[in-house]
Amino acid sequence: MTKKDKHGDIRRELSVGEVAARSGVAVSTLHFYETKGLIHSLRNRGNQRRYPRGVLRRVAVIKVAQRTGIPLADIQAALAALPHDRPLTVHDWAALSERWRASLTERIEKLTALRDQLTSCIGCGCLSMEDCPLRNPYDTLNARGAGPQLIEPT
Amino acid sequence: MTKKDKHGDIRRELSVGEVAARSGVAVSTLHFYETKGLIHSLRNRGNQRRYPRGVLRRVAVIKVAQRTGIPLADIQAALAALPHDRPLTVHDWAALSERWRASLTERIEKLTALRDQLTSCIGCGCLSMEDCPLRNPYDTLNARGAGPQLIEPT
DNA sequence: ATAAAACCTCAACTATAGTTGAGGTCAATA
DNA sequence: TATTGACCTCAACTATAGTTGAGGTTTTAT
Repeated sequence: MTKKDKHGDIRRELSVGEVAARSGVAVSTLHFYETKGLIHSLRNRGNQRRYPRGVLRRVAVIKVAQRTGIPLADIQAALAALPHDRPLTVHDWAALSERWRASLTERIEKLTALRDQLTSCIGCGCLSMEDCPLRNPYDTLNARGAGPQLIEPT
Repeated sequence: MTKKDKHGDIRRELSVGEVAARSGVAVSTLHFYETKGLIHSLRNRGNQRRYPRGVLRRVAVIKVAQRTGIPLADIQAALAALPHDRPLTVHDWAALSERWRASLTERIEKLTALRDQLTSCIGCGCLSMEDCPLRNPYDTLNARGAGPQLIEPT
């Protein structure tokens, strides 16, 4: 027999509870990720989810991406661009993490610039919409007339 | 008369629309901030909000704090600790911004550490719960037994 | 004086990222 | 076999940070 029992090594299908235990993610979160298309499962005859072992890597990748501040929808899009339900390869991971590292770098740079401005404004405190770089980071005022002016259009 | 008309310089009370236009924040947001205790207003005989000019600085401070990633509830708490409805002084601002700068620095450091880990893991791709620093940033596994293990207890 | 613009409250809705619970089924163990 | 634990779906709820709209009032401008 090539298929061992529940506690054997070879079995490749995991239940949702096992994935939860091994990945550190709640069962409800795994359900949620599935509704969002971040992970996929098959069902056994009793309609219970059975995951290929590769789901563990997928969840790991999702969690790392989240730590870098990537929204789930973006993570989903990135994963969906890959052939889904072949397990993620090291090469996939390298490509994804390279992208996310770059966006993380960008975020770090923005926050660092903000901190520098904050540092230089601590003694000033003007916070003037027109003059203060903290309040008017893109120098957009006076380009338009009066009226509400969004500072962070993002 | 010491009180000039709507377009004069001396008037110190602002309507919600004026505050919106001058601060770059939507009227609905100002209402919302008021329900959260972040800003305060008086009412005229017609029940319309009238703001002291100091509200502009308050809103500016709120917006800067938000940019550094501070949640509104924390901003509220910080502002509430100050004598409220005397306008914020430069000294107030210095104390607040110093705190927020420190927390921003902390965030930057965490993100930088994450990026460094990401960089060193790009070529590896193990993402093992036990071995990978990305997956187990606090080295908490194996301290407990089996079972679900939250990676980011926050 | 009248019409338009600005204001009021309150409830409901948006988005993100899930969690909780009800009511019912399936699977592993004694 | 029976019971317990794990699983199922679906709806509702949490939190954060607001936005939108309905229905009605006040202020401003002509």
